[in-house]
Amino acid sequence: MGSETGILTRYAAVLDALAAAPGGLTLIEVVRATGLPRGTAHRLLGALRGVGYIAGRDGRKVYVLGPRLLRLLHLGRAPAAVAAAVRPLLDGLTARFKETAFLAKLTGREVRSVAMRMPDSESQSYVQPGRLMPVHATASAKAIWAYQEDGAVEAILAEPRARFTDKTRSGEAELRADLERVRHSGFAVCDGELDPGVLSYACPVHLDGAGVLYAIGMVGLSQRLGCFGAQEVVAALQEAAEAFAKGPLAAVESDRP
Amino acid sequence: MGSETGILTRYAAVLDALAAAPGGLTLIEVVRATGLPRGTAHRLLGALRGVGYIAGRDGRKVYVLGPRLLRLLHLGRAPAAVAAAVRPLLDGLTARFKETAFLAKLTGREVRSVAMRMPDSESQSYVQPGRLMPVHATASAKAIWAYQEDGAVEAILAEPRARFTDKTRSGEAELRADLERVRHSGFAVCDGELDPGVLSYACPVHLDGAGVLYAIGMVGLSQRLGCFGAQEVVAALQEAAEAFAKGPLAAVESDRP
DNA sequence: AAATATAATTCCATATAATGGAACTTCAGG
DNA sequence: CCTGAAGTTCCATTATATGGAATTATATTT
Repeated sequence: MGSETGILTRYAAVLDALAAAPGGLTLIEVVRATGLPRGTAHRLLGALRGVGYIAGRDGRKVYVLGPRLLRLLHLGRAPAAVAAAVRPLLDGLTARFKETAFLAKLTGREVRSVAMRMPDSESQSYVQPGRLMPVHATASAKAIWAYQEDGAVEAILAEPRARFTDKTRSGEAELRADLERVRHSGFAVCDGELDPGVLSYACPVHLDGAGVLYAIGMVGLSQRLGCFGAQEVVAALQEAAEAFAKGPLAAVESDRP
Repeated sequence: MGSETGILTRYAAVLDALAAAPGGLTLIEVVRATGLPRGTAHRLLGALRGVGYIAGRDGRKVYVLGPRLLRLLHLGRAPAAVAAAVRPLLDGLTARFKETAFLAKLTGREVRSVAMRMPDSESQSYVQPGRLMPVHATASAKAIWAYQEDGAVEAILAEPRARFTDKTRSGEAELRADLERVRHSGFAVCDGELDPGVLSYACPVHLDGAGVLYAIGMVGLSQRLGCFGAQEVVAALQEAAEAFAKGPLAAVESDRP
C-alpha cells in the first residue's frame, strides 16, 4: 500500500539521503539526492529540524540526523544487545570493588535493570535484570530521571510512591531535592531506601545527542561497599559511563562545534 | 520554531509512544498515549507502516518500530563504534587462518572497509580501513550488493568499471551473474581481480529487519589463503557474520512470527 | 573591495491532503 | 447468539503542502 503517495515518503527520502552521508548534507545536496524542488526540500528540512529529527551542523548549512531520532533508536534497542555491550565494563567494576555492577535503562516511564555482573562469591543479587527501579528509592533511577524533560518528570512525581523501608524518602519535595543534587554532583546514592542495609551508587550515561537513557551503578551491603570512599566508586562509575557512551552503542560521529 | 504545528509533530508523537513500549502497542493504546482521535491515529499508523517506519506484529494489531527506521540507525552509526564491536570477531578469524580479516560497510552507494585485523607477521595490508571496495572487483562489495534493492543495484551497474588486473571482470553480464551466484551460495570470492595474486572471501551480514549493510571477509595471497578449502573459510565467515548480527549492534528484539 | 556565481530563504495562488466525528465492521468472550 | 470493545472506513470541511519565481545571503573570483 501507499508507497508512492503520502508526505511521509518524502520525509523518509530526505532522512535516507542524510543517513547515507555520514558527514551531513547541504540543502542542494539533499535536492540532488532526492530530486525534490528547492523550495520543497527547504521546507521539509525545516520541519524535520523542528521536531528534532535532524540538526544543523556549523552555522546551519549542513544537516545531519538529529537527537530525537537517535533517542528513538536507542529506546528501541534490544536489551540483550545492550547487555552484551556493557558486560566488559561491568566486569571491570565488579573485579575492582568485589560488588555487583549493573546497567539500568529507561523504558517509557520505567527504569529497569537490564544487565548485571556480580562477584563470584556473591550468591544473591539485589538487581536481577528486569527488576523495576522506583524513582524515589534507587540510585540508578534518580541518575536517569535527573536528566529527563520536565514534563515527563512531573508526570512521574505525580504518581504514588511506596515506602519500602523506614529510610525510604517518599516525599515529593525530598525527591525533587534529590534530583537537583544529582544534577549538581553528577551521581546518585541510595542507602537502604529500597532494601535494608543495601547501599548503591549510580552515574548517568550521557549519550551524544540522545540525552540520558542509561545509568551504570554498583550495589552491595552498606557495611562492605561503604568501606570505599564515595569519590572512588563514583569516579570509576563515571569512567565506565563515558566508555559506554563512546563504545559500540554510539550512534553517530560526534559533531565538532 | 514550529514545535506545536506541523504534521511531523504527530508522527513523531506516535513513534515516541511506540519506542517507549518495547512490546509494541495496539491502535487504542496509541490513542491513549498520544491523545489523538481514533480515526486520525489509524491513518497515521497506516502511513507509518506504508513507509516502513513501523511494522505490524501478529495479525496486524500490534505495532512496533519497523525495518526502515532500524536501517537509518545502522547507516548513521559511527564507523569507529562499529569497528570496536567487530574487533573480537575479526581477531578470532585472524588467529585461525593467519590472514587479514575485515569488515566492509555500505555507505550511500559505496562499500568501504571500516575495520581490519591482520596477523602479526603481516606488515602490509590490502584493505586499509577507508579503502573503497569496487562492486565488480571485491568479494565484500559483491556480498553486500547482492542483497540491495534492485533500483540501487541498477544505478551501480550503470557506472563505468575500471580494469585493475587482467583478471578483473568488468562486463555487466558477468557482474550480474556474480551477484546471482552470491545470492545462491551465500558468499563471494575474488581471486586477483583487484590486486594481482590476492584472494578474498566475504559473507554478507544479515541484520534483523535492516537487510544487508555489512560484509565480513578475509584477504590474503592466493598461494597461502588458497590452501584452506573455501568451505572452511566461508563457514567461519558466516559464523562471524551471524555473531555480528546478533551482537551489540542488534537493533531490536526480533519478532516471533 | 567589487563583481559574480552559487546557495539559501521567502512568497503565494493553487492543488492536495489532513481532520475527526459518525457510521460501520470485525473480533473475542460469555 | 449476544454484547462490548477494538478496528476500519467515510466524507464535507478545513488546513497544509506545493513548487516556481523573486529575494537575500554566502562563497568565490577578479
